[in-house]
Amino acid sequence: MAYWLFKSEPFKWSWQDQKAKGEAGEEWDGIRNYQARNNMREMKIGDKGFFYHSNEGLEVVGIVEICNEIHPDSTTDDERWECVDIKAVCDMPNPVSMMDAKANPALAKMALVTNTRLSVQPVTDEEYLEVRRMGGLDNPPR
DNA sequence: GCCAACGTTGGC
DNA sequence: GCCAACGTTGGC
Repeated sequence: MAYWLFKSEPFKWSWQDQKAKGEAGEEWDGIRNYQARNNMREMKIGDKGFFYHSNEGLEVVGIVEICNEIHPDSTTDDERWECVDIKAVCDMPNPVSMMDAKANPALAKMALVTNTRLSVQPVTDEEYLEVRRMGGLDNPPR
């Protein structure tokens, strides 16, 4: 299984908004960056990811799961732009902030720290487990 | 609100 | 195909 990180400005689309969609999930539309889109093309149903609040909050606030693989972005007619659907899985008991991530040597190479402007990022297995641990979640079943 | 970093666009 | 100009993202 692969792991990912999705950034959203909470005043545009927040974790509360995402959770309100429940099991149905929601299209992660509006991505207009090739690197971010290419990451979404790699995603498989069942992959997990972090939901991160950018601009305000600056923290990982929840866990999401990919519930629909790559398809055209319904918010544009431009066929270059595609997206996946994600659904909320659970809250982070203790949200993990950008500062927390920067302060942790184990996360020094995390894209969240090194490539701040990328809005859809890959997360390594090690980073995924470390951020979960910092957030107060038990390690997931393998 | 500022500005650094980075991606995209378009003239040549 | 280079690179300057411009636009956007996102931390601070």
